[in-house]
Amino acid sequence: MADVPPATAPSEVARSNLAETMATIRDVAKRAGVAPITVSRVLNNSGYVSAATRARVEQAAADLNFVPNMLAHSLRSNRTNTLALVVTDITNPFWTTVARGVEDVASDQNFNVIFCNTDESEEKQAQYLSMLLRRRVDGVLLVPASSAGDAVRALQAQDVKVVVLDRQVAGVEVDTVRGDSVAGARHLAEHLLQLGHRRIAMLAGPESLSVTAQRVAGYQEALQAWHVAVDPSLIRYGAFTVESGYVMANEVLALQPRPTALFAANNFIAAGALRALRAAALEVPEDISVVVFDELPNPYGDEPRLSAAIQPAYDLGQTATRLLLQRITGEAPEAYQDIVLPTELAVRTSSRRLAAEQA
Amino acid sequence: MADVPPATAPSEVARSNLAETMATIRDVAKRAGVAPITVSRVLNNSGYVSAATRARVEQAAADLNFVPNMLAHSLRSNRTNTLALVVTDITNPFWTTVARGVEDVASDQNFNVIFCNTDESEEKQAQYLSMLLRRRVDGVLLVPASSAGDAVRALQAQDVKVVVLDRQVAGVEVDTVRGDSVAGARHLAEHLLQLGHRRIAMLAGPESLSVTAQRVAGYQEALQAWHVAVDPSLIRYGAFTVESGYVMANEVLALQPRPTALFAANNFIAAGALRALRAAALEVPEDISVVVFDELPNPYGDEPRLSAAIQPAYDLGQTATRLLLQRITGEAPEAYQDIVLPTELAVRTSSRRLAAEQA
DNA sequence: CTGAAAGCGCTTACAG
DNA sequence: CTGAAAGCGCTTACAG
Repeated sequence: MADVPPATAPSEVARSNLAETMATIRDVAKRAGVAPITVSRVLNNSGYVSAATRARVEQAAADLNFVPNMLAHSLRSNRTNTLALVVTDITNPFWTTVARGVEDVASDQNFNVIFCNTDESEEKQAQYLSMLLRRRVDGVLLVPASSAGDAVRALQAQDVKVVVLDRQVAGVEVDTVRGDSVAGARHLAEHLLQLGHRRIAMLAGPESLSVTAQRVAGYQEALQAWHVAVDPSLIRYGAFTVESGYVMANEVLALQPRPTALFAANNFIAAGALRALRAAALEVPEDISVVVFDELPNPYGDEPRLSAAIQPAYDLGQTATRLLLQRITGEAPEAYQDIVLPTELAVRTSSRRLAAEQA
Repeated sequence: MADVPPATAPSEVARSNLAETMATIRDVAKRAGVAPITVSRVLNNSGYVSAATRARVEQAAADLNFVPNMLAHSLRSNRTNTLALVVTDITNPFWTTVARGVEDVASDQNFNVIFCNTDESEEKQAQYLSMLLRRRVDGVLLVPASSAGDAVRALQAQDVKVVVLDRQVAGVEVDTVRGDSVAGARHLAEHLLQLGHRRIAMLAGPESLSVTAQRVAGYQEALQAWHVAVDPSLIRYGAFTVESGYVMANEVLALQPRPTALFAANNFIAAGALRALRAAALEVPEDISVVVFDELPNPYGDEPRLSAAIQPAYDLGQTATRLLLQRITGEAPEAYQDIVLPTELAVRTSSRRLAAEQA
């Protein structure tokens, strides 16, 4: 160890600020008096290395301020330690929470996460996926913009592991992690029925999505169980956006007789519906009730709070990522999984409602 | 074109599902009857290529379902087209909105974004940055966990471009994009002073951060302009978390005389403070006023809404990313920038407050 | 406008 | 336990 050649001190290296000076595995090998492959073994903890050699290599790497080049590693080893999270809009707090669950599990296993917003556009989705293929990401967590399986198949064809989040796609074998939309919707509708509502408008999402179909199905199941006829004019399809919620709410408010309750199929739809109700000077819950699938966080604790079917967003992100990582490392069960997480019915009675009930 | 050798049809390639079958630039070159470098030129739109050659190469690439390997590209060209966004917690809607601004600008320029949550931990931050160096990301948007410049310097030393978001760091030349904390805080405090408040408690963030110092400074400036003595016991330092807001609020509520208004230095602190007020059965704004720097979205439009100093989060993300991309491509002005975006004072008078004032 | 050669910085696959 | 050789799939730097 005494005959190690003199080298630039680490601080000088750091100060030099030139990409050309960046040490490579070969420089480390030279300084430690070993072959590059030995350095590789030390850094990756792969294969046998004697303790003495390991120490010498680690010292040399530290001396040279060595930063391994992961691109070269990935190119050779066919592993990028990179995942992608493709959601509709990270700005929706539901997806934000999912994203946090994903990132926590991924970074714990030395994976990084690229995030992408499709805004429910198949074109944007296709562009992102093509980019991700070029990057050779190891896996993709996909909230598909359509229920067509092409996107999933395109990834699988290039040996990219996929877990579909939240929604189901048709005609492809693939792992899926999602909330229980049917039961969640049924519970919400039952809650309204128990409160005495019989004209419940369903403000649904895009008709083509599995979650939409399932939430509508849960709503219909509840009505049928209570022997309430399903009125098709009370079911509206649109988008999972504030604007669409506003439009759909106005449509059903124009019906005669007016519905006594609104079922918003997601949080943004609920926000739009509430805006429409304010514009119509209708009070919640005195004039009309509102329930929501998912929720918008109400961090200031203000009223009125809507009863909601809450999906475990953080858990969903974590569970999906664990499964994806298992697929990548080959530790997952052979059969594709369809993991359905239960929703929680949060019944909220505002003080205004309490006051109204006491009157 | 008639003498092009027969090749596997694209659908067969897609079906084969084996990484080994993935076409390379060499396969495309062979099929198009050109050299690999020519394929490279076509795909990257670099250098001269005749229209006929270009067409042949594009046809061959399509036939083979060719997906360029970006790892190889990056290894050779020293460009990864990858940015990283290092924030404290993507779950805070302020950072979520920033993130969306970042991603929109980045994807528009064919960059992808890796996101990282430090939870204000310097250790986590160091781990992420070391990972990002190994990945050779082109640039990092950093919300520094401390005001020490080491992290920034470590990145710059490896030729990674950096834009510091929201906060300032000491002792390093670096681009910064942030909201105007001093003016924003001054406006909020002035608003309270105009309403007649004289005992205004400041629930501040971590004492070591520039934003904390600046928001406290703005608060003090306003008091001095109104000739109100600054009472140090009314200024509390903590963390930008709900828990800390709760603790700090309880501390100042125990003071005699009690403050008549609370200034929350960020949205999560406000949420915690409101929780403390509810626990103490204090009504906002009848019993005590609350203002907040940044805000938590109030998507359902519920009351009471807090007056807030709102930073343009989406714009901040976009502006920082544009600057970062300019640095990477060498289009940015030579001098480091310190871009300060104005905050907007949103004065909110709840109907309850209106009623209280009319009474 | 096009190409042959070399190399980016690692790891794989052998060999001893 | 360690290493020499080859190669991952591109682009750089020349050359013509």
